[in-house]
Order: sequence, then C-alpha cells, then structure tokens
Amino acid sequence: MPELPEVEVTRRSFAERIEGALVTGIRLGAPLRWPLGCDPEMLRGFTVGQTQRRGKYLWMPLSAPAGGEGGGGLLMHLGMSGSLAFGESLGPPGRHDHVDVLTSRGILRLTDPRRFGAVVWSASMQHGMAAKLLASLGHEPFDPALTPQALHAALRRRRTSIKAALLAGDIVVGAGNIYACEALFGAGIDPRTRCDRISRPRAEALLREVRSTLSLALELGGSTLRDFRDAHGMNGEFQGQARVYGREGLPCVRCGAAVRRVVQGQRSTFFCPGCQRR
DNA sequence: CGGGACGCCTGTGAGC
DNA sequence: TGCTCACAGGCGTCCC
Repeated sequence: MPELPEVEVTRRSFAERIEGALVTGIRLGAPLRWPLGCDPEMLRGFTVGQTQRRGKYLWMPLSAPAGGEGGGGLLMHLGMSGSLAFGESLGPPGRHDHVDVLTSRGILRLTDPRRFGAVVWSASMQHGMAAKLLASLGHEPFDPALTPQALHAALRRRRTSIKAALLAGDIVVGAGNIYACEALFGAGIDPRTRCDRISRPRAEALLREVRSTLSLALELGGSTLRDFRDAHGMNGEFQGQARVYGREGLPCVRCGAAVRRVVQGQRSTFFCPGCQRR
C-alpha cells in the first residue's frame, strides 16, 4: 500500500488521537526487518508526541517521564504490505500483527504480512538507526526548496533512467511504483529516458506532475487503505484514477495506443508509447 | 562513486 | 481441487 500519500493518510488518521497518550507496554510478534533496538520495557511510562512523516517513514516521538532520561522515538515504515491501526478495541493480535504499542488511549498496531516493514527505536531522528535510514532521502515533494531548477540540476548529474531515479528517492521522496508511473505519464516522459537528457522545461513538468499526482492521491485518502485485504491492494480509490499503472495492453486514455509494460530494476513500469517520449 | 541485481517475506491470481 | 509460477505499492546491501 504505502507510498507517500498512504503513509501520510495513515499518519493523519492517528497522530492527533495518540498524541499525549502514555505508553503502557509494547507487544512484539514475529520479527520485522530490524529489531526494535531497545528493551520494550524501557518505553513504559513514556509520552507520545507529535507524529511526523519523512518520506515514507513515520516518526513518533516518545518523551521520558519527568526527570527521566532516554527520550527518543519510534521510526516506523510500512514496507510493501504494512498498515497501522489505532483503536481501543483491536482484539487479540493475529498472525500478521507484529507490533502493538499499548497506550492509555488505545493500541497502535502494525500489521504486515510480508514483514518488510519496521519499527525501530532511536534517540532522535538525527541519531542511531533513524539517522542512518533517513540520511539519503531526497527532498519532500512539496518542499518549496525543490524548484524546477533544483530538480533539473540534480537530474543532470544522473545517467540512470528517470523512473529508477524517482523510485530511488534520493532526489525527491514519496513516489513509489504507481505514482512514479503516473507522474511520468502526466509529464509525457518515457520512463526509460536518461535523467541527464531531460530538459529544464520537462523537469519542470515532471515536478508539477509528481506534486499533482501525490496531491490527488492524498485527496482521495490514498489508494487502498480501506480495503487492504484485497490481493494487490489495488482495489482502492486510486485504481480508477490510474492512467497507465496496471493497464498493460489497454488503450491509452489520451491517445488510444496500447499501454506497454517493461521491467526496470526488477519493477514493472507502465507507460504509453504514444504520449511519452524520450 | 553510480548503477543494477539480490534478498527479505507472505499472499494472490492465473494457468495448467 | 491442487499444484506451480509470476507477481506484488519498498529499500538496504552487495557487487561490478
């Protein structure tokens, strides 16, 4: 599920409700990508702060009880198949529920069948594992510092394909496989185009499309949050909006040409050979 | 160093 | 029905 819009929608769905809650315990299920990185007992009595998002990560600050030391936070990632639920009556943890943060206001629960997700303790976003994981992230897509010129300049230094660069997330974060395909379609750029061959006006168009694609998804409440049980999670609201993703062989909504699928870096890329040019 | 492949896991749908 | 296979919204690590 989780590209930037889904992660942000997730954040908004629990951040205000959990802020100020007291941690009463942590329940761990099967291991995730990395170990928690601290003794779960240590977090008892900590207060939850304002949960924020960086790229596809969520950072939930935890402050130690008055006079106590060792505050920090939990860095959370949903991987490919993760989701977070927050509520008072979630029921007993199931086979894919791997972390429960028990609080005075309810349980924050990470469910993740594939276990590519993570919940990791760090002393701050600038320390430990969090710092390491966040270090190479690019601009937030809506950061005003990310200007067309800045994007163009960054692309000029790259030889890899524009699709691969978007997915890498070290120039701009947030667009995963679906939204990268959709944004490139919107901008009329062939996903196989080398970054350093993208003109300034096209970089500008791409930035505009990355932003509008992500905002639209955000407006729609993400893609599949509501109905995540479904197979590829693609039965959500964004599926109806997708113009190329998952539409191999179907006519392009703009020009009617058959949408193509190619593989780039072991990931499917969908594009319209008629509308998208190198 | 940049760039690409690999591996982590489980689940699902298609095809036989 | 049951098997095998391809594929899945991410990303750190390894190797060239």
